[in-house]
Amino acid sequence: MNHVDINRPEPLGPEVILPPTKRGQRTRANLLAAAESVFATSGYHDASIVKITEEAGVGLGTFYVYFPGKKELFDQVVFDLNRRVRQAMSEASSGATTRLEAERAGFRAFFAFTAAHPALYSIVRQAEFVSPEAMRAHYTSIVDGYISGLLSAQAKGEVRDIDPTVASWALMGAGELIGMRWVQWEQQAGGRPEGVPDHVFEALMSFIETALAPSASVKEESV
Amino acid sequence: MNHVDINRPEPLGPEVILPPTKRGQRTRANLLAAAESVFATSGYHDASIVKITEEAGVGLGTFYVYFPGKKELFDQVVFDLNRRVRQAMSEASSGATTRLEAERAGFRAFFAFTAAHPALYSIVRQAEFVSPEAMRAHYTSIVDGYISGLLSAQAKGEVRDIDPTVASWALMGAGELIGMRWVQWEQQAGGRPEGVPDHVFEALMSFIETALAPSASVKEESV
DNA sequence: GTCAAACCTGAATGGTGATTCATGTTTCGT
DNA sequence: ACGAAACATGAATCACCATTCAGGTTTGAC
Repeated sequence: MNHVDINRPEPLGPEVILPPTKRGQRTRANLLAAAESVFATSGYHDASIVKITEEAGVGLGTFYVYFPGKKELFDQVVFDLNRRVRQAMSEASSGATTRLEAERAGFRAFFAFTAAHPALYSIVRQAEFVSPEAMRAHYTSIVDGYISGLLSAQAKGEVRDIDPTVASWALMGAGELIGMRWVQWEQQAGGRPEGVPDHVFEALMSFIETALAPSASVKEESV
Repeated sequence: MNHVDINRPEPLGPEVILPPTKRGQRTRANLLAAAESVFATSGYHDASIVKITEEAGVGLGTFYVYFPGKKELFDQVVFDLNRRVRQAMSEASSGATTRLEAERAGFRAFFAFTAAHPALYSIVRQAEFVSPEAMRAHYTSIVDGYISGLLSAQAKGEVRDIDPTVASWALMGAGELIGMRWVQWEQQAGGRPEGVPDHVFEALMSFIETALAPSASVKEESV
């Protein structure tokens, strides 16, 4: 969620050969964007290749020029979303100087991304059966960034002595369900907020801060 | 997860008319059990009615004697799992006298249930598209129990002043991902533990305890 | 023992959708 | 301007499945 510090090589779909011509690249990108949208609204199984190609504005057969099959397309979509959400969090927290700042910025970026790309939740959850490898890679890559952030924060004495791996999974879980409840569900109910309500965000930050702070109360030293 | 204090009426599939005869009840129960297993291992879409009836040891047509269709069966399975996991947590934490005890017992029960019923995770996640109502009802009913537990703990001064709703969703999320990572994933990798490893459990408890404790350090007063 | 209600059954129906392929069109280096 | 590589296409193929139904079997109240 924050403490982002992406380093290791990309965890997924490496051998993507982009089409040689501009036209081909555009078509491929259109298919990918259409797939993200259709997978998110219809679900993997109701997302027929016909729907996707229609949304992309290309013929049915064209799909198979760019992807071996539906499953590979799905993997690619998960991979793309994963890369983008990590980049968003990483960018947001890169300017921060303290752990608290980084934490806030990272989570804000995560919720904003969630709001802008409702596909993230629905698609990752479906991956359980469609592509378990993709699902694990998604969660693992995010947690890895978090862990390394926590480690360096601990080295600086900004975080108390707690297993960083467990803490990272716990925090990611917290962010995930909060996002589901206040971003995804609210959106589906009609609204289109840019993130979670302020009081929820602040409560979550207070929760995290208290859980991680070294020992004496460091609460509320900012904002 | 804990602080369980279930009160309100059941949130889901209410009007279940049980078959009048013993034989019918047994058949229905067999179908339900088979469905849980097949949904969990194959996923909703690959879980054909044929597979389910075969696993249940009944003829294909028999299915439609007991359920209007596949979707209704799925709802029923979610409802059952939800009732059982809440009951397990509620029972486990009912004997506790302090919030900390209740917390530990509740989470332990949750992880144990997760270990014994891998279906819980996979089925609930699929509900996103198969039956969003069922999914929401599942999460909401668990969180509601948690919230009321937190509220009464706050009244007794055992929990600091934090929004109980936000805290509940955060904690449920933490438990969910920890369970996914250390129970579900480990199981799929071969092992069949009865819950999360001790050090993970303790780290999570320490995390939660610190996040919720009133103010002065209450850490590690037990165990 | 009788009979209606409750149960059970699996072949047939109807629909859907991923993937293939033979054929036409566009792009681009030379 | 030319030709080969890229790209585009949608009808046809093939497989899978939810659901229906018409007819048989079992149960249990009397």
